[in-house]
Amino acid sequence: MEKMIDILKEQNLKVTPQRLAILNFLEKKTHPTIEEIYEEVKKNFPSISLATIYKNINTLKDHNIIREINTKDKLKYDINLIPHFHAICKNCGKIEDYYEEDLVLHCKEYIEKKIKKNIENLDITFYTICEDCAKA
Amino acid sequence: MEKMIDILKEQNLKVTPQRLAILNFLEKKTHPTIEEIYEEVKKNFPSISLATIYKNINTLKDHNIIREINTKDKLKYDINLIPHFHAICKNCGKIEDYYEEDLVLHCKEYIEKKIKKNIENLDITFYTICEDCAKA
DNA sequence: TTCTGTGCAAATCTTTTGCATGGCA
DNA sequence: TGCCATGCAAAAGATTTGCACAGAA
Repeated sequence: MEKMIDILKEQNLKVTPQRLAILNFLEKKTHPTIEEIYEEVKKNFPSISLATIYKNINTLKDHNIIREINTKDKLKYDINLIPHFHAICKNCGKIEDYYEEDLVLHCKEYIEKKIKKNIENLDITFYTICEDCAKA
Repeated sequence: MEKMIDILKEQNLKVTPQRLAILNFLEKKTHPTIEEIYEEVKKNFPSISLATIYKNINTLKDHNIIREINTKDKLKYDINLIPHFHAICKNCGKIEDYYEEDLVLHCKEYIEKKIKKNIENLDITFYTICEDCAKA
């Protein structure tokens, strides 16, 4: 909660209850769709409008606070505090985060060395079979 | 041209002139939007419908023949024959392909070793400054 | 001949916009 | 107080669907 406030203030964004609700939901539930965010936040802010969700998602995206994930199905959203990469299950579509920090760093440095440029917002996504589907 | 026919046949997809036109355009011009594909293909097939473009793009995507790239702006499309990764210019938005095959392979193997699973369709995308913008 | 693909129009879904009002700083 | 954010309704944009017909295998 406090953390989210600081993140917004750092970016000179106003701290509104709606904005905090979106961020807190994104911290709790990973990779929701716009519609899921809307449905959830509406529980605490029945008057919130879908337009407000869209406006906030765009603002947060522009400030690199959240990240958009393009699955074969829908666009989903993800809080962007710790570098990680995304494994999409090619069976059930679920997205899993991998927080092997050294791996993201390793790839980042490897790429930078190779192309001789600094890079930002490295996005690593791939398809695999998740644990649950592997068992079944 | 022949190559595209083979790719379609391999996937048991019908070889239609419209489909070939889309694929050939994707090979010529990298990363067009749906609208750009439509405008281009219409030059040779004035009667083609936007719905046909959408249906084909979805079919080709499902068969992993093409790949969708989510820029901060629009969805763009890319033919998926040779493994490569995408650098988006954070100034002008242009997408550049990097065909450093060993790099993609290196990252793929590194990830597979780390998470102890096979992965597919590895997507590596990041932001940087393109040559043109670096000069200006 | 069979079955997939095409083209059209309509329907649906998604996202953005304009504007008046509200509320953070 | 000054701006940025919100909420609403409407507009605009993007994508899908159903169906009749065409054309690839």
